[in-house]
Amino acid sequence: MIAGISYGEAKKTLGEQAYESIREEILSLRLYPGQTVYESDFTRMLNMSRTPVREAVRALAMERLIEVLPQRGMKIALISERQVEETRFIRESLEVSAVACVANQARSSEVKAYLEENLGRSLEEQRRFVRQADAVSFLHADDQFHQAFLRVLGNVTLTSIVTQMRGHLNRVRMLSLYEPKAMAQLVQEHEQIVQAVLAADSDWAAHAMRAHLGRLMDDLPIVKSRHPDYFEPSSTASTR
Amino acid sequence: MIAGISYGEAKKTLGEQAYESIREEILSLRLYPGQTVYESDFTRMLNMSRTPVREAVRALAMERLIEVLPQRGMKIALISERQVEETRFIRESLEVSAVACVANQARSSEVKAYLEENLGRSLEEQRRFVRQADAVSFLHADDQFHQAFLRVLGNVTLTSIVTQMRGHLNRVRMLSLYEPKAMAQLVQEHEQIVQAVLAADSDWAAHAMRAHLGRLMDDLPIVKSRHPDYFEPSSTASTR
DNA sequence: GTTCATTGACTTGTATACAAGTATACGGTA
DNA sequence: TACCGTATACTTGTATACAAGTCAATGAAC
Repeated sequence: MIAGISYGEAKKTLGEQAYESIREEILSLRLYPGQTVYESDFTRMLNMSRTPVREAVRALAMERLIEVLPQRGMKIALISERQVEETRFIRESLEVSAVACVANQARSSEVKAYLEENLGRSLEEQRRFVRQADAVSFLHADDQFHQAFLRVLGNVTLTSIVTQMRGHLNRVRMLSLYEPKAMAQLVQEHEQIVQAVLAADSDWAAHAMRAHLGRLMDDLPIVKSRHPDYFEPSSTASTR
Repeated sequence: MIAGISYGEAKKTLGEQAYESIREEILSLRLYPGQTVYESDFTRMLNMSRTPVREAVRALAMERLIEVLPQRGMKIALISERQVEETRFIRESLEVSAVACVANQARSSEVKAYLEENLGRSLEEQRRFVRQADAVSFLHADDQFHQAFLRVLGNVTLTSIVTQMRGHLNRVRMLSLYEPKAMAQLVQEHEQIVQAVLAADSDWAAHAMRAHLGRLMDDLPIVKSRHPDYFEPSSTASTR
């Protein structure tokens, strides 16, 4: 499964509302990995009937954020090292290609001006959150930064895939709770990517992005050792 | 009583069956792009109630193969040049990365033997369909060939994304109805990819795959001119 | 005490009933 | 004829009723 159903945020069906609410509960870890839940929990929580709740659940199951056990209930998906690495690999492949394309497009002064404006503002914001040592806001700003590139490409299918992939990665990142030093390192990498893109140097941009995303899950072992109960018992596998 | 043959068919819910049936109807063009359909058509066709049909429809809507018009019906998605190119770009990004990884893994003689066996057989099959000028079977064999690489990687998330992306591309390819010459050209490109992979030359493999997938939709303009009614009125856009 | 069939209280899967929005045919009015 | 409100026959969105699988407590048989 991929992609949202509609953009017009005007009239959202109950099903869409349910999807967004439940997904947010999962990604924020308020529903913890491994937790057993039932449709009835959500109908009570959201005050709607089973039909829209089920619709949301099916979508989240396709996204592998929920595991449905027929006739027995559902489990919030455990964080799987394998799933995380699969997802990271996909993000790396797509975003490296994307950033190279954007770098090429940055030869147009119009695109370049747009990028300079938007990415500059984003970097500023990131630095502010580093100074304030606000890890959660930083995480959000980081996501926005990456999304900004994809928006330039205008490939909505790609954007929605990456957004979905981020879901799996962000649960780990939420547990990471970066120190300011680590966040500063990330900002530095972002700055380099921006430099490369504005220089319209697609090779440099691709290389910088690959390095950046290659290190994305470096602290996964630490997170796992601190929250082993949130993780799937591992059988080491790597697609890297 | 003496039991009949026990088929190894896993227990599929009606919803899953509906999804697969309807998807196949769409990709085979038996439901033509732009056709108006209703849930009731599917309940009659599949002899099941609205609930599982709706589940399938929602999934296909997320995949953008069906467009749901609230209170008015549904339309089989028109082929969108933009969607096709977005999808092609994603396949190129992912499969280029994947084939490079596989080429690296082919240094292991075990993996190499597996690849030699499987890909060799697939190429043989492709050549047979070219000789027989059987374009539809060739299309299927082509898909199998590409899937074979992904299976080696073992990244199931990536595999399922590429499978989904193929859905959009294959409607165009189904209309292409290649001549033997064009098919032979594709086989030749496949052979080169195999050569590169078995030589464990990841750069070469990536380059060959990129060239191969870059030409994937070269005859889209011809197809469009022959079946303009299947296409969305274009507003030229490219992510390439 | 151990075993095992039974029962009942759960669950999700599926069918159906009801609510609400949309397009269209119709007929009165000018 | 042209216009326009209205009734109607559709559609999908949502709620609820029913079917069927799962699991654990129970208690009789040994």
